[in-house]
Amino acid sequence: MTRVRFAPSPTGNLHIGGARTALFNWLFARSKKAEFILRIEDTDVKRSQKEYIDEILNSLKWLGFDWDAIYYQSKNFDKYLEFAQRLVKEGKAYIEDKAVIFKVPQKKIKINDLIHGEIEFDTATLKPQVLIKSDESPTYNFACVVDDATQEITHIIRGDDHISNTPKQILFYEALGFTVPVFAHLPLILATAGGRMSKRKGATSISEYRALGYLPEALVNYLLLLGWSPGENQEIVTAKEALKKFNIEKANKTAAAFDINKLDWINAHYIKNTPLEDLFEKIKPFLEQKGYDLKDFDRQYLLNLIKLYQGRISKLTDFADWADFFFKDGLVISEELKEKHFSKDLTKEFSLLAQRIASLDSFTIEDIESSFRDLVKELGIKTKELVHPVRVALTGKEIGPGLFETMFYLGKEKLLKRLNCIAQAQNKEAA
RNA sequence: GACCCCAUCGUCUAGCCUGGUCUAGGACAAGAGCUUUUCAAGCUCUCGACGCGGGUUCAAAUCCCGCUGGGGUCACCA
Repeated sequence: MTRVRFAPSPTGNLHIGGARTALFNWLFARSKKAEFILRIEDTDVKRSQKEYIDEILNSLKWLGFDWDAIYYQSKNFDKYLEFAQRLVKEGKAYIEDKAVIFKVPQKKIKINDLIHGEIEFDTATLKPQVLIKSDESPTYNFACVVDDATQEITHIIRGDDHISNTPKQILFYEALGFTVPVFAHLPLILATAGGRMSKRKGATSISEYRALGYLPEALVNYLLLLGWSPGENQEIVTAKEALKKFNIEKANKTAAAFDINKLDWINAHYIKNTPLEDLFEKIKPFLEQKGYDLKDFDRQYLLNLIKLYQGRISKLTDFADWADFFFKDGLVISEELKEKHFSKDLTKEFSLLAQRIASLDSFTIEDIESSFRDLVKELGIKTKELVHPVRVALTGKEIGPGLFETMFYLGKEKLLKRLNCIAQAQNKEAA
């Protein structure tokens, strides 16, 4: 039975790098008849926290990775101790200050990494390795080996930062008489500016990206592209498709820089392809978070609004940010926009437009457009001379969906109120 | 510093294994234009890379060596 594992340490949230490692393990297992297990490496009792375990598990679920079993290292302390004592008995380790320490045999170790090929180490550079600390808890490398062996892990897919742990671990496998598994070391993900990813260089945890309005399928697609290519110049690859094409040996050797622009582009793509009803459910929490009471609005109306924006947003949060004027009663227009668009007196134009709209028999997008265009023609001005100021007056923004659709969905009442409000303000200024 | 890993446009990559079809392909970003109802949408176009130096070979992005550069690891953290 082929079995792989993802082994996070609950001393922090699931970050981008961890998620990518989990993805590759999950893909590896699910693309063949293999098992994918989770192992929580919580041997550092002081730093490990329950909240982190929950956060990691939730993030993995959110990304769509399911697992066949979950183990906790904190429950295996007896086992580690037992194996360590066996090594002491066999003379391969000794006790010093209550700690169990491994005697490093001098030899060359060769591994055949699935991604890197052959890597050779000389154990002469290794110091004696602590197996069990004086408080009876195991060290990372030892617990890792004992678990990987007893949990019958056949392939270890992990980050490049573990390459230098590998010779130490192989020594333990050999001393304990275990079969050495196959290794595959994935390149690291670098921050956009280069160097290690850190909070200072932008969001790092999966939950942050979730809160930022990214779709799990977009994140998975992006992470997949970061270090693996399906070939044929394909950029959009769903997890389902990747399952058919995945091959760990085709994974890249090069560390990749995280590029938020490309993630945004992929996210926009998935948003465009999400069925409207689903998109609504996904956007809903972000609207509620902004304090908009959705009970005030008809469901179909909200769906129409989202449809208006579906093709132009790149994050779920964009809708709540860009379409805010539909939900708010008052409207705040920045001084900058006022200066740019209302420096010319438009009292007459705004009042006339308000009159025309008010007297409209049927309030449809087409009727709004024709009365708007008629007015523009009568006034002898260019369409955009009125479009832009009106857009700002109604939305507080320079950009958005088509103006007539915006006017329609804003509704006659709010539309007239905002138009008149600006006209009055300009009147006052003139006086 | 020692050991290890890596090296194609600004970024992600295809090509490398099995040299020639590569005046190096795609995507993101950027720039220009169109769309004249905006752009943060769409379409079109442009810019832009084999790190350097040696080999091997008729021929090297592709194979070999060195250098340089970047990264990782050197804990009784994981």
